[in-house]
Amino acid sequence: MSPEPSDRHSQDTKTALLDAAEKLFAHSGIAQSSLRSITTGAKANLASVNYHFGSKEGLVRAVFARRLHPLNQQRLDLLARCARDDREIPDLQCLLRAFVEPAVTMISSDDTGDREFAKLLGRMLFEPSNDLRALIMDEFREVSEQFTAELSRVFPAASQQEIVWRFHFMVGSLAHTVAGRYMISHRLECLQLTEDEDVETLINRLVGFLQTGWLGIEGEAMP
Amino acid sequence: MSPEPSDRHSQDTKTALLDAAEKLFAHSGIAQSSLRSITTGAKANLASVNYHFGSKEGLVRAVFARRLHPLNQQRLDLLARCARDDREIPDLQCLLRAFVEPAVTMISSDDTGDREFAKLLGRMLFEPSNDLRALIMDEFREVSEQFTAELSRVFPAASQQEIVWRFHFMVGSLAHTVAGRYMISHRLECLQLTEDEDVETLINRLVGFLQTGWLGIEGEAMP
DNA sequence: GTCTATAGGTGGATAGAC
DNA sequence: GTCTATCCACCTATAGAC
Repeated sequence: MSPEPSDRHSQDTKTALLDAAEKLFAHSGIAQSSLRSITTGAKANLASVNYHFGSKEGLVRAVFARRLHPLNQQRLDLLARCARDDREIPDLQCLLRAFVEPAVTMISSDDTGDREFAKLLGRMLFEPSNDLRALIMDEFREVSEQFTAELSRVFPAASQQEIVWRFHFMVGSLAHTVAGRYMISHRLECLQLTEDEDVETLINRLVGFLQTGWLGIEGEAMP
Repeated sequence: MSPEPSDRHSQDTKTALLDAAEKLFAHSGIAQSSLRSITTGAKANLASVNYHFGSKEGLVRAVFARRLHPLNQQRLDLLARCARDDREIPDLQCLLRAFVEPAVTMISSDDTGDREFAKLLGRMLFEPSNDLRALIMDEFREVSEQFTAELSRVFPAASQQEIVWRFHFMVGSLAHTVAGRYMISHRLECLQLTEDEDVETLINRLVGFLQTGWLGIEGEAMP
């Protein structure tokens, strides 16, 4: 476990605060998580958040920035590997996997923090705070631009609007899959099914759904 | 406009409170909307919420119950019209439209309340409150069961898991489309595109995407 | 049913000792 | 850097006059 507060370094406290906040945000929401509950969870004192992050909002920003940057970088790395060079058009399935896999993998990661953050991934799309939204958009911009650009190359006949909207639909499916699991659990309960699936199966299901969804783009959307 | 508080009936105040709460919830989130701001917006006194709804949570429940019931009823009505009788298997496109259309239509409804509530539709899937989640699930259960049952008839070779997961993906796409519009707006801005589309086009785009997505279900998900 | 006043509690932030 | 004590703004809920 983490060292006792008395013999902890600055970095330890900062990380403990981030971890505790992340967990509470995932479980109860941001607004409902008080600095008191966060500092108690981190075994730090009440003033530590303001010392290390300036304010509660600063802490919120730090919580999201910490995980979003690696997540989106991973997506870009995987996308880059879908084509041997810049001239080659990437494979659709490889592209969709590059977008989806890093996020879905988080829900059963070895890292507790990743698992907690996964629950936040869906909710963050609907957060009302302008400040937080701006940060999320900043972190997401590069991914959004590179993936839509590559999708345009895969489907040269499709309009920009069509590409962007389908990308939007895809983001929604992914978010609900990663963070809205309680809903599917409910349904599976009703259907008397056990949830014995692994992440790989889930990724395959989602990529399969999205892939055929995208393949309908070239012809008329509605027959 | 609504009548002045002094010459208003009980029902008027109740409705004014629901409208004001709905608008504030959509704009700032539930936790961030205080009873003070709600009652001020409704031109009612601070105590009125507790008088009419018992508590803030009672008001929250009422806000969601008011719109969710008609929305889901509309979905069921449209689904019922997709097949001439119980023996006939419904048309896939008709079924998907029945699920999607009532929600998407809300975003440009003539009723201001519908438009405000549409912004809440996505966020509600990730609300941490157990009480609210239970209400949402209760209202959604019938829709969820009937649509997945019909989808099983459309795709008899598909497993229950596959049906329920794809239904889950679909809910995510719809939620993000209806409530997460700020994100697509951002992208459209970046692409220098104007958002001059009407709702009908949007519904067609979404149904087109979902329809081809579902059509991939019979064969192997991954080739 | 409406409204004012207020109780009773919790929130984020900070001053200042160590 | 850490921690305690405290400020004060704001919250929900309620009591009681009208």
